Amino acid sequence: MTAVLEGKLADRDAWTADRCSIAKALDVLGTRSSFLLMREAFYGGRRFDELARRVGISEAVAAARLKELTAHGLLSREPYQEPGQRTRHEYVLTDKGRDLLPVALALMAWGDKHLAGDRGAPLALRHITCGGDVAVEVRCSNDHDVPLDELGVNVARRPWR
Amino acid sequence: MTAVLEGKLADRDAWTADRCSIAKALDVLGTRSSFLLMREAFYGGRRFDELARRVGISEAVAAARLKELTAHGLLSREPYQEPGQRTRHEYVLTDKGRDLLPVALALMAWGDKHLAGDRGAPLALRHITCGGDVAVEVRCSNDHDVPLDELGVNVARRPWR
DNA sequence: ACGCTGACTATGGCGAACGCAAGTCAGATG
DNA sequence: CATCTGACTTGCGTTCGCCATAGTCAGCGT
Repeated sequence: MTAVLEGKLADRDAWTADRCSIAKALDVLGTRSSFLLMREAFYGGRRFDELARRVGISEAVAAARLKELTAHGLLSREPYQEPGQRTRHEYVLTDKGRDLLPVALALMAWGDKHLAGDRGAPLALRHITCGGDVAVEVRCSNDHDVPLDELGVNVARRPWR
Repeated sequence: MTAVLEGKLADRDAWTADRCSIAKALDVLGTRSSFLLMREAFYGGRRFDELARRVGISEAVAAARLKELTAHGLLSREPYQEPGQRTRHEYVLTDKGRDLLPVALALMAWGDKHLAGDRGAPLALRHITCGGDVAVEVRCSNDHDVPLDELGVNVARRPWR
C-alpha cells in the first residue's frame, strides 16, 4: 500500500530525493511559527502585533519569521496609512503565499479527522458562492479520486534545455 | 484577498485559534525529518537504515522520529522475516499516515511551482489506472474549485454532546 | 518640544533537533 | 562458539527556535 514508482525510480537505489520539492518546501516553511503566520494571513491578519499575538509567539520571533516569509516572497510588506495615523506596514499574501492554501487546508482536514478531540473539527469550511462543503482532494485530469496505491511516480520528462 | 470569516468569527478578537487543527497537525509533524520520513514511507521505504539513509539523517535522529511517528500512529512497527534472515521490524503506513497524502502532494505541488529551479518539477504524478495527471484541488461538494476569496470559514456546528 | 504607540531590535537563556562517533544487542551464519 | 549485520542507543557539542525582558525609533497628536 504505497505509491507506485515507475521507470528509473523503480530501482530505489538509483536515485536520491535531493531535488525533492517537498524538502525544498519544508526548508521555506520549516517552522511551526512560519506556517501559523501564513494561517493568520489566510484569515486576513495583516498587522505585525496582531499576527504575533494570534499566533502566540513573541515579537522577536514574529519579526524574524516575517522577514523570512517576505524574503521568500510568501508575504509582501506594504506601506499603508489610516487617517490620522502615521504610515505603517502591513503583511499581505502574495500569489506564492496564496498558493499554499491547499497545503493549509489539507493539514487542517487531517488534523480535524485524526487529532480533534471529542468536540470534533473546530471550524467548518463553505464555498460562499454555492454553499457547498469544502474539501481537499487528490484528483486526476479525468476526474477520478486518486488513492495512494493508484498513484504512479515518474521522473519528469525534462523540458528541453 | 483572504478567506471570509463568517458568524462569530467575523469579530477577530472574539476567538482564538487554540483548538486549530493546523496547529495540532504541526505539533505531530513538527520537524522536517518527521515529514521526510513520511515521504519515504509513501514511496515504499520500510526498513530502518533505508529510511534514515534516504532522508539523509543520522540513525539516532531516525530512531527518535520513528518512535514519535509510531507513537502518534502514523506508522506501525511490524515484525517480518525474510527467508534465511532473522526477524526484523519494518515501518508501514497506517490509515492515519496514509491520510497525509494530500498534505504531502499539496506541498510537493507548491514546491514544484514556486521553488523548482530551471529544470522544473523533478517528479511527475500519474493516475496509473487511467493515465491522467494528478493534482491536489480545493473543491466544494458541488464540484467547484474554491479559491481563497470564495472560502467561508465558520465555527463548526457543535455535534450535540 | 514631548509623549505615545506600533513596530520592531537586542540580549540572555533554555530546550529541542541535529550530526558525529562509539557502543550495545539479538540472532543467523560459519 | 565467534563473527557479522541490522537495528538501534548513548554521549557530546552545535545550532536553531523560542521566550522574556528591555531598549530603540519614527512620526502623529498636543
